[in-house]
Amino acid sequence: MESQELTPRERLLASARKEFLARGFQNGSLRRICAGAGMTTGAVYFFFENKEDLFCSLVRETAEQMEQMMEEMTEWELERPETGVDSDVRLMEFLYFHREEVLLLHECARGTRYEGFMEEMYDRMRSAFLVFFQKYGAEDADRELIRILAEMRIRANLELLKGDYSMEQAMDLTRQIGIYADGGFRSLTAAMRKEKENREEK
Amino acid sequence: MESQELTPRERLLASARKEFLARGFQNGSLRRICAGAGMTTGAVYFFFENKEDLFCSLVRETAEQMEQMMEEMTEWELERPETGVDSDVRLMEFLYFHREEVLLLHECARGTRYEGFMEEMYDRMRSAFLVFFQKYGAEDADRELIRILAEMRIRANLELLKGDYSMEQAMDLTRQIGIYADGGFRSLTAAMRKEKENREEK
Amino acid sequence: MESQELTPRERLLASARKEFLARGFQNGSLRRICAGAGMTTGAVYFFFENKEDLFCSLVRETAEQMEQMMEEMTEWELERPETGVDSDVRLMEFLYFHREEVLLLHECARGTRYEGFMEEMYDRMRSAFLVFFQKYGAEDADRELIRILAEMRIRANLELLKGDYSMEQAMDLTRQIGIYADGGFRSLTAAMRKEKENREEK
Amino acid sequence: MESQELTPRERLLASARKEFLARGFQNGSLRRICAGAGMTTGAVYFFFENKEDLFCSLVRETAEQMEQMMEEMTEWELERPETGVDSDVRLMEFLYFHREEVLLLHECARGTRYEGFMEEMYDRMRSAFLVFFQKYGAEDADRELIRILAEMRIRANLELLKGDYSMEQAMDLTRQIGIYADGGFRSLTAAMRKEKENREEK
DNA sequence: AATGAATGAGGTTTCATTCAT
DNA sequence: TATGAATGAAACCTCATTCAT
Repeated sequence: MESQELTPRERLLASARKEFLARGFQNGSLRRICAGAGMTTGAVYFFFENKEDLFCSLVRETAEQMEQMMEEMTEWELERPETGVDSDVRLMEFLYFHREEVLLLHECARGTRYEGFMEEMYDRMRSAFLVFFQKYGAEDADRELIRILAEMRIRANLELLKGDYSMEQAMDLTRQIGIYADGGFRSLTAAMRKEKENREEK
Repeated sequence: MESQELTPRERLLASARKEFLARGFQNGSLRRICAGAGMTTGAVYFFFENKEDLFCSLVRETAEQMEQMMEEMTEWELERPETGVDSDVRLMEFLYFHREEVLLLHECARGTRYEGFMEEMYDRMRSAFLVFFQKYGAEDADRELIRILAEMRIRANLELLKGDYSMEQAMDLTRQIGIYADGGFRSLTAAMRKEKENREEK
Repeated sequence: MESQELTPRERLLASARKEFLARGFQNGSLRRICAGAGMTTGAVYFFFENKEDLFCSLVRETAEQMEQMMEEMTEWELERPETGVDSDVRLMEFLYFHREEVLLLHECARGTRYEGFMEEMYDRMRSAFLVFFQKYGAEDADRELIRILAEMRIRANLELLKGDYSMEQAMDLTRQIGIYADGGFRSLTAAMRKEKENREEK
Repeated sequence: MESQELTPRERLLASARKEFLARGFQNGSLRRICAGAGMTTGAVYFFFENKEDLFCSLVRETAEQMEQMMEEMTEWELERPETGVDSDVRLMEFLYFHREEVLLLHECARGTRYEGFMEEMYDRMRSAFLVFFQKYGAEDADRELIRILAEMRIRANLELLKGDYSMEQAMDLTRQIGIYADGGFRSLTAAMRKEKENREEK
């Protein structure tokens, strides 16, 4: 075994993670964080610049990896869109591995520089979605519709994260959501094509 | 036109709605609200009991109507599940009509007595979903899966609300989401049935 | 029956009496008083100059009568000190008749111009006590001792007031307290005389 | 002399004691307390949890000792009631030694968890009184009468505390009050016995 | 490496009071 | 007569932050 004892910095981070997850960045209290780490309030400022820096230290790495991953996945998807479901599973694995940090970014970052980070991620996913749609379905699909469908899928996966599932369960559910989404997609493109024909007949 | 001028109470409510929408209940500041309504801080307490009462006054009516509507819809759906899509549209019309109040209930109510209100609404929708699933598809569908799919659909509609669409656009998108969801549902039940057969063959 | 309906002014006074008795002058709230009288806050200022004036209107008359009574009693006692017990009973009757006003003066007047009123009354009673002592007992009795014994007796009677006794009960207890006090007085003067003799023998 | 300088915490306590003694807990102002200790308002919350905790820190120890003492004295008195006067003196010494804290408990604790503390102490003293009465005098004495006589004696001693006496003076006065009270007690029991006989003759 | 002390701004709430109507 | 509206000061409390040690 490596070391049961956490360094003070680690204790601080752990306590902060808990507090921010429970109350968000703005409503999280440094006092409570420090108390939870067995320190006095001032101690934070030895390890971190300020409250925001403490928060960022929790999510920075995860955010960077996520950004990079998203970049890779966007490229792939542009080249070989049929990998969509695999990507989904891979993404989900990542999210699950960094569960708490992702939740911090997703729901607790208001007031920090990561406030808009997830929204940005969602935008990229939406872009990939758009490409996919245009290539395999309805070239003239409403951009807003796509935005929303993308959002739906992302949110579904994040909801999964909030629940208390085992990795296996989560993956299983992810796959089923994938099936659902694909079916939904086909239905929608079919409907759109039919509508288009109707319009053209006139 | 009768009167452009709002009563002080109305100014207060308007300012509060803005503040709470922007920052949520807990982080919304009475000082800013009052300043925004052109008053000093103490003035709130002439019109409202306290901060929470101010918030509740914004959403109370909408919440009550929503509760009632949900009750009606649950009954209908139990009797004639095929009305699902119509219900969706009707619900969406309601949400759209009470756009800001619904958003307050959905995202800004933490710390008030309406904190769990939307979750309760979601629960009812999920129950309706479950009935639908069991009747028309997979009797043995994972409850968690259903929970998540229901969540997806609800969230999608709420995302719509956050966007800046016209009523028409919103309705159109709602319908398309309905098509998507139905297709997804059929795909999923089909997959589940097949899987079941496979298992039985063994 | 004259009139069930109280005038607004009377309702105000009644509500104020209740509030001040329960919380004292300083902690009593005009808002609550007005609410209790079925009015809005500003209304007080039509009937009274300010919070203190409202309080004073409750006790003024009683205070004046009490002052006068005290004057009379001091005179009598100077002339015919043997009337002590009768005075006590008469005083007690007065206190009982003006029960609530006396309690207001006694315990709830801090912050008003009647803040020191009761103390003044006590001083007069103490003076009367002193005269009595000097005439019938120990000319050289410690003034402080007398102050305290007087205080004891007065307080006992006021405690009686706070309790929830019927007039009869109260009078009965007053008499018994009188017996107790007289006996105490005789014991004390006897002891003092003996001590004096001892000192003189030396 | 080691150190004239008080620690900030001590300055705060001293200032609080003064303020609470002068105005009571509820009307005492943290602002004034802090100003009196040469600090800003927020500083209290470094040393104490809140206003009540500050108050309690002033009286906690004294209250505990007093409770213990009372327990001991009640036991003694049950076994050997003739020790009454000694108990009185001992109690008085204690009260005098903790003068300001006792006054805080007695007159300034409304609104704190010590609000009913002294009343509880009085109840114990009254119980002791009752036992004494039943054993040595009038078995059928009115409980209310006893309550009041006990109150008288206690109050007398506390009045003593409020005055500005030296310890010696205070002890001397306590003893004289004891003589007074004993004499009063004898008078009263004698009167009660006689009355009883009268009733029985009929 | 961390504490103990303190600040100053801001939070919500309560209050007595005023005043036009 | 009395209301409805509003003020402004003060209340207790919490917070992020600073800094000497």
